[in-house]
Amino acid sequence: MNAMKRDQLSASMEDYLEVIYHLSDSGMVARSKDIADGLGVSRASVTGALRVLSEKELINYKPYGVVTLTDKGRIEADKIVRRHRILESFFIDILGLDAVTAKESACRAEHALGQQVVGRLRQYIEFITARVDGDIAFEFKQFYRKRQVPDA
Amino acid sequence: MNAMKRDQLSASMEDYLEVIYHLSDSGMVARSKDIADGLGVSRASVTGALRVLSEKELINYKPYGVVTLTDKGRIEADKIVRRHRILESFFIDILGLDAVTAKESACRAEHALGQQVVGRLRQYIEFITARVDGDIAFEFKQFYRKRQVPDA
DNA sequence: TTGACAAGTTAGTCACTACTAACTATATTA
DNA sequence: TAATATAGTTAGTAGTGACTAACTTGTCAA
Repeated sequence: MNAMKRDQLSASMEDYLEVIYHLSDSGMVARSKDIADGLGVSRASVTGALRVLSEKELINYKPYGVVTLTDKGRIEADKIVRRHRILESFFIDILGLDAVTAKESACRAEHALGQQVVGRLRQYIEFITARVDGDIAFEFKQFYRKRQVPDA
Repeated sequence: MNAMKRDQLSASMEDYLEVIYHLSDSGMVARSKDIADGLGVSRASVTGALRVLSEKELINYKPYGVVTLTDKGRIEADKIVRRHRILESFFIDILGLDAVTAKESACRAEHALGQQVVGRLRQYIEFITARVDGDIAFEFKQFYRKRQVPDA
């Protein structure tokens, strides 16, 4: 359960990378505190994580400096963010879940599902939303709303 | 990341419970070695896990005795197994993934997705497979086979 | 009945990820 | 520029979940 294949990121490290990506993306520089706030962890935990990511050459990091993604890090972060977006889209657009549940679930599931599954999911979303004969997502909404069974 | 809400099971403990459930189910008694083999962990790890599950009153466990589920444990295991089945079914019947990928992905995702999401997924599978006008799953298979893009 | 082997447990270790408390560095501002 | 607030780091600790090595218990056959 614990063994990480060489160069493979743990779920936590993926989360750190994702937050750094989003912080850099929104014009801000990623500082330790922002990362801590973004993930809801202590600043000390962030320092440890940054050291690990730096060792893997995914971020540029010097104590007391700002954090930026390396090219390698940006590629990794891109993958993670794309996975997240696809899952979130699936939960909202296909399953009709609310935005909060969708985001939370995507956050947790993105670490559990591989490229193959997420890729197929992306195709599925495309397939369903592009259909011309009938709005499946809408019909499904009718379907689950009709049933008064709780979501379980 | 690590904090478990009171009485909530970690992913590992869910795995242990799941294996015990399946072993008990197939007429066998669950012994420490069977559990170790089933999960691919050492026998020593199993002893530790059994102690934890026993403390939570999910299994009946005495050193050198056979392991059985308590009523509480059976209820928990049922939930986990049902989650697993729904996910596996989704991956195979809706996404058209192969059995091995489906099982592996279900094993990992089952710990990440809550009742609400999996419940909705169950409804979705029901909705799609019960449709009379058009076989969506089949059409999707045509769709993704046509595209020569790799699954990613 | 006893020796050998399988099954199970205990003890000790390690990696990971988090935490708090206390220290250091940087920035702001009076 | 000195005081102070904010940001960041270090050190020490804890929980989880895995491992190996070594010991104990149980069982079965000679």
